[in-house]
Amino acid sequence: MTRILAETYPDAHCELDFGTPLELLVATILSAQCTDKRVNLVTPVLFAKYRTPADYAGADRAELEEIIRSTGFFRAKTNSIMGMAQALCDRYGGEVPGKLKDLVTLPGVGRKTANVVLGNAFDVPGITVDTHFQRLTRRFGWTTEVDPVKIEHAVGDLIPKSEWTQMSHYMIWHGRRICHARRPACGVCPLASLCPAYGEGPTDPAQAAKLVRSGPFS
DNA sequence: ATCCCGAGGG
DNA sequence: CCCTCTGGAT
Repeated sequence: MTRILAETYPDAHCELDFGTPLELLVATILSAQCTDKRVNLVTPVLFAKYRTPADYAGADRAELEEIIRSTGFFRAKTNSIMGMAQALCDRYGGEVPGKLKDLVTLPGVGRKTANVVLGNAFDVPGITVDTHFQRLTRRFGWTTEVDPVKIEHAVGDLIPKSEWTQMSHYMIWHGRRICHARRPACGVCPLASLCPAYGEGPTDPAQAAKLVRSGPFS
């Protein structure tokens, strides 16, 4: 299955726009329950105005909220960003730490966000167990665990560490395009013959093709 | 109506 | 374990 995913999505990558670890950290916090496309619409304005953790920590709350408003959960995300930035100033000398243990201590930064930053800004292998990854591992029969941390460890044992980050991208891309939460496009899925969950969505190719999401998200 | 690369709190 | 936070796209 890994090989087919790699062949299907040869250029799978993080779709959030960023230039620095701090920018990726902020973009990933904004990406909760929001499309990457929407995040990429607000971050150019955001990154131009706030360049350092001190900038975010000292931001005018209402002003920051207004910029990120369209990404949803804007009050909670503002709290997370400002709290995270304050913690970077207080405890990490204004730098984004490159270790999971440190990242998850930051307000608003959970394990999933931390692994995104590690894998894509620090080249430290990380398995990103988001909603897609969770759903696909279950359908693929890779693990019966439901707890994200247990899934992370189970899959980590199945796959070489050097492939963790790229595997996460394959799963997320496949989840977004074909293996949807509701009505997965089984009829056009390249993994159909290998998938224990084949049939959970329409198996008719013509019907399945209508469900495929591609363009507007990539 | 349902979903989008979640995290924190009860 | 559950709930809440939130707007936009389809």
